[in-house]
Amino acid sequence: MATPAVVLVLPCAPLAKPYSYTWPFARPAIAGQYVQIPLGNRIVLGVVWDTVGAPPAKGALKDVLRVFDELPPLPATLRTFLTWMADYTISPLGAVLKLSLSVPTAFDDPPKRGKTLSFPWPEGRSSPTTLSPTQQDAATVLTSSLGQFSPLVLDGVTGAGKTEVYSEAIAACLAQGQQAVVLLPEIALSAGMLERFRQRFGEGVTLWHSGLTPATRRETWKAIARGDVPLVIGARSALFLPYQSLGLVVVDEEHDSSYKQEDGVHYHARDMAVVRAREADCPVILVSATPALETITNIKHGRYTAVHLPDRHGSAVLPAVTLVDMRREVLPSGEWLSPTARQAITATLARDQQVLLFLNRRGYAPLTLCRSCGHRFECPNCSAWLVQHKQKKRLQCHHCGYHAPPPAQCPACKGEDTLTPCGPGVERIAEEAALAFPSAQLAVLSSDTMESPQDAAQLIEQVQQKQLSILVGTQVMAKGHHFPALTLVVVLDADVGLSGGDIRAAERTWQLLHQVAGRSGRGEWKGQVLLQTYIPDHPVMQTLAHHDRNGFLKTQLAERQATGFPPFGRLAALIIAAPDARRAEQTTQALARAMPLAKGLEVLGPAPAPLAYLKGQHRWRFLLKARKDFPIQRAIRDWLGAIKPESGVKIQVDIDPYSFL
DNA sequence: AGCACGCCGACT
DNA sequence: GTCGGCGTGCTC
Repeated sequence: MATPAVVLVLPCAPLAKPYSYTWPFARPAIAGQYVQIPLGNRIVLGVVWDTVGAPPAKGALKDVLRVFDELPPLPATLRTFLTWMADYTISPLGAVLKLSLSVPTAFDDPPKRGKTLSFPWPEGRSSPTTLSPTQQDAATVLTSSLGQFSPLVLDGVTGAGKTEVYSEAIAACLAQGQQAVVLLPEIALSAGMLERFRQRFGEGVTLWHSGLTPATRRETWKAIARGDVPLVIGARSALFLPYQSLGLVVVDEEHDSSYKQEDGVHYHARDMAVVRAREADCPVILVSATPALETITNIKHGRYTAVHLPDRHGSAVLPAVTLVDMRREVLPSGEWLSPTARQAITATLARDQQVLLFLNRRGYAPLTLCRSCGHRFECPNCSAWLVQHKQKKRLQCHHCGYHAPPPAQCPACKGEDTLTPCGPGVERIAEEAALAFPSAQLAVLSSDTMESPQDAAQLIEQVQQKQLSILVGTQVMAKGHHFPALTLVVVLDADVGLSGGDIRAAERTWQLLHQVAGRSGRGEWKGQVLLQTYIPDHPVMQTLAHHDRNGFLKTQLAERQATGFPPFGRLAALIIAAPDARRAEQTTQALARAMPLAKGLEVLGPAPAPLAYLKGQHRWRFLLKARKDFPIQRAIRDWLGAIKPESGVKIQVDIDPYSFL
């Protein structure tokens, strides 16, 4: 009588490693099989990580309870990817597995009734639009890379037809019977993008994001795992789906910082996408008009292959970018539209064309204070000001969700009617524009007015139907949309974002302003962009005005190289957070005493984190800056192993931090 | 992440 | 004398 086999199962719980279980079934275990196992005193989902396990040092083995055989096993290429990622991000392997098994009800039985989703594979693969010769050349490079790992960068200005070009590669991938995934930043606003893919590839195109209903989510997940879904358009979480036969990964707007996941497992979806593709042995296409410095450097070093699309497609040409020197403009306090901008708006409206006033600040005013005693309204849970929202009639924290109605009297001096808004938000700009251009139809487009995809779609529709002439928008307006009649973009405060010690501030500002500038003049008329700035001589402003991307990249790369920051060095952050200020500080001090000393590594801090109090947590931060070849993960693991955090203190590790908050 | 175990404050 | 608060630690 043979003894029952012992297998290693990774539970879907934040555990560092798989556990051993006995395999009580006659048929042998297969790596990747989904199983049900007892863990503690509950029953959880797990994945067979290895068909050969070993008894633990103490305690008895438990039996695997059930095998879910109706789906093919979690592919080996995904398992190796998850293992790599746990190691890279210093996260428990089981927590990373959870990203893939994001559908807790997938294996519930009896299987719920409801519509069965069907995802037809598209037939034929001809392009609905005719590609230009340069587009065709680019498409050929992408298409001929299918079948093995190759990191490609599709680099082309806004309007050059990048989507059409990479769609050719998707079509070829699907024609070979393999699945493709397209990652987009902020999927909720990408209904238009989905429509374009549906037109070409039919009903086999599926959205994947956090807003799906549980039933749709479950059925979609299962269909993907079976290999039945040809094309997934999704947010960064779509990278972890258990594609049965992944043949292509596309990361659109690869420079976008919303690809950086900042809670739970910290990761950058663009970088993870490259590794995912490497493990799946398929191409990954990074798409952008303004590739990240990291990406540019990877091209320079031959790690990535660039595919250029130099022209704007059709008649559209690049907009003229003019710097408005705000030091020379005369405007009364409480107003932000310069006389130069007002003139341009008047002229544009007279031509029956549309205007975008861009300000990356939600609400009415970023700060409210008492005019008699100077009291500032601050969030009780964060070291941040409360933002005044007139539409919603409240003061709101943009970090934790706290909000309160504006009080009738100042809580400090009890003065009546003394609250004064300070500084502009989009609502306030809309107010100013409505006064200045009373006959214009005007709307605010921000995450507050576009909360649901339906709201967003409705507003976008109104813009396209030309029912609106002045749009006042935050960065949600910078992305993707195609408004042929929009010919003037005014950036109210082009300098915002350049202050603060963020090493990527200039890069992000350049990318954002370039992207928002690209909203202008996408139709038959030439576009115009006005950048209101107090620092017109700044390299960011100068290179934007001259469409000099290479000049900008040169200044930035030189600066990063001189300082040893990424992409020329590695960065990691340790955030120490606790509700109790004293305990947070004590743990920080313990870490400081155990600080690693090594050649090629520099530890900066500890210092209070940029938001020293956030969501009720007192926060400290260390920054680790290392040479490119330095094993930063090992140093951090050793460091954390050397101390014991005070009770209630959490230490978060962020490899390759982006936001410095 | 759950969930139980454990050690200190107000109750019938 | 118990009920229950949630800090701490484990899960093959």
